[in-house]
Amino acid sequence: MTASAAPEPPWRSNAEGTRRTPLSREAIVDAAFRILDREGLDALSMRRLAQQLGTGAASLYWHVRNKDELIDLMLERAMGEVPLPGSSDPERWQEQVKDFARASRRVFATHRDLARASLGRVPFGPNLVEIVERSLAILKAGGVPDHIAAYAGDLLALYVAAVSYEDDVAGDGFGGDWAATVEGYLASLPPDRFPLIHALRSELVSGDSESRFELGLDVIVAGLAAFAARRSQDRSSAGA
Amino acid sequence: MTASAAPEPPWRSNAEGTRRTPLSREAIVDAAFRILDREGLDALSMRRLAQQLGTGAASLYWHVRNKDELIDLMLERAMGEVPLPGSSDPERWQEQVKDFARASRRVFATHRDLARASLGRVPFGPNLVEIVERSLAILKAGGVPDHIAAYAGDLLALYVAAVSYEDDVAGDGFGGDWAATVEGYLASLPPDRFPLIHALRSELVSGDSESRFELGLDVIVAGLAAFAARRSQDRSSAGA
DNA sequence: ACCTGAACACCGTTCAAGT
DNA sequence: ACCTGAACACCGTTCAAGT
Repeated sequence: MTASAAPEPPWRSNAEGTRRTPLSREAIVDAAFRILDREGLDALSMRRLAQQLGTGAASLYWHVRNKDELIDLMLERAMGEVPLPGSSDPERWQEQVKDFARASRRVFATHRDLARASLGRVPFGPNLVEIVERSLAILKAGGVPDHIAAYAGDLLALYVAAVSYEDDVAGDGFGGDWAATVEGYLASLPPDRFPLIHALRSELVSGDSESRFELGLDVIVAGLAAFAARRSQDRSSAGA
Repeated sequence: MTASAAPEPPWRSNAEGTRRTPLSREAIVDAAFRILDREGLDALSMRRLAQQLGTGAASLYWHVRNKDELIDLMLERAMGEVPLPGSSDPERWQEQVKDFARASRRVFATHRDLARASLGRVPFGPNLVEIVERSLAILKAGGVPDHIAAYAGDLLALYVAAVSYEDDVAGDGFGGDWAATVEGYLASLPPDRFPLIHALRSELVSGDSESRFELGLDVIVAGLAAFAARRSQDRSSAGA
C-alpha cells in the first residue's frame, strides 16, 4: 500500500525544512498559498514562509522585492483561477454578471484571507486584463452605457472582495453565536426610540452570507439594468 | 501675543512624553486618533501609543483588553461623528441616502486609514444603532421592501468603507502617476485581443475618486429604487 | 485599583559575507 | 547569480512586582 517509488506530488515537494526545489518566484508563491490557505494571512510571514521552504527569510529577497510584491504575485495568480465567462449573450447579461461575481467569490473562499490581502490593490496584470475585457463585453451587450460599464467592474470587485473579507473574518472570531449576540443587543434597545430596528431585528442580522451576497448582487445588477434601460429609452426616443 | 496663562487645549494635553491626564479609555482613544489621523494605521502601535501618553505599553492593558478592542472603541467614536440625516422625506429619499453615504465618506476621509481598520468589523454600539434606525426610516419612506432595506445599510457601509480604503491607499504609494502608468499598460495591449479595453481605456482609469464614488452610489441607489418600484407596482396591481 | 519594567515570542528588511 | 547568518529596529501581550 506504500508508494515509496512514486514521485512526491509537487505540492508536497517542499515539506517543512527540506528543500528539493531551488528557490524561484513560482516556488515561493506556491509555498505562500500553502500557508495562506491553511493558516490564514496572519500566519504568512516572510520568516514562516522561508522556514516552509527550508531557508532563511533573507533568501526570499533575491526573488521578490518585498512582502508587498509577494502578495501582488499571489493576487495575480488567483485572478487566473477565476473561470472566464463564456461568450456574452445579450438576453442573459444580468445572469452572466452574477455568475461571474459568484465565481470570483468562490476563488476568494478557497484562499482564506485572500480578500483581506486584495483590498486596496488593483492587481492589473495579464489575468485581470482578460477578466476585464470579458466583463466589458457582457455589460456592453446588456446595453449598459460606457461610462457606467467602465466603473461597474470596480464596483463589483469591491463588493465581492468586501463580502469575502467579512466571510473570512466571521470564520475567525465568534462562531455562529455572533448573530445571536447582536440580535440580543438589538432586542434590548427601547422599542419606542428604535421602532424600525425592533421591527426588522431578525432581518438585520439573519441570513447566511450566501443569501446576503445574492441580495447585494441583485441590488447592484438592478442598478446597472436601470442605466441600461435609460439608455435604450434615449435611443428609441431619439430614433437612433 | 503669547497665551501662557490660558489652559492647554485638550487635544494637546498629552504632549509626547509628558502625561498630565490620568490614563482612561477616553484619553487612550484620544491619543490613538491623534496618531492615526497624522501618521496612519501602520504607525498606531500599542508601544507608540503608550509613548504618546508618557507610559509603557503594558499600562494600556489595564484600560483596554487589547489592540482589537481599542480599534472597536475608535470606530464607535467615529460613528458618532457622522451627522444623522434629518427627518425622512418620501419625495427625496434617494438624495437622502446619498447624502448620508457622502457624510460617512467624509468621516472616513478625516481619519486616515480608519476605513482599513473598519473593514471586517460591525461595530454595533450606541452610535451605529442610531444611524441604522434613521437609515431604515429613509429607506422605508422610499418604499424599499423590508428585506432589502435591512441589507441596504450593510451594502452601503461596505461600499463607503471600501472606497475610502482605496482613497487612503491611493494617497500612500504612487502619487498621481498611478493612473497614467496603468493607462500606459492598457494602451500597450494588442487591440485585436482587447478591443473593449482599448476603446474604454481612459474611462477605466480616469476620474477623481469623488466622481467614481458618485457613480457607484448612483448604481446602488438605482438598484434600491428598482426594488421600491417593483413593490409599488405589486401594490397597485393587488389593490392594497 | 492602577501602573510599571522586563521578558517572551514574534515581525520585515538590510547587509556583509560566502559559494 | 544565488544564498546565508546575523543584526537592526520594530511588534502585541503577559506577568510578577510595585504603589
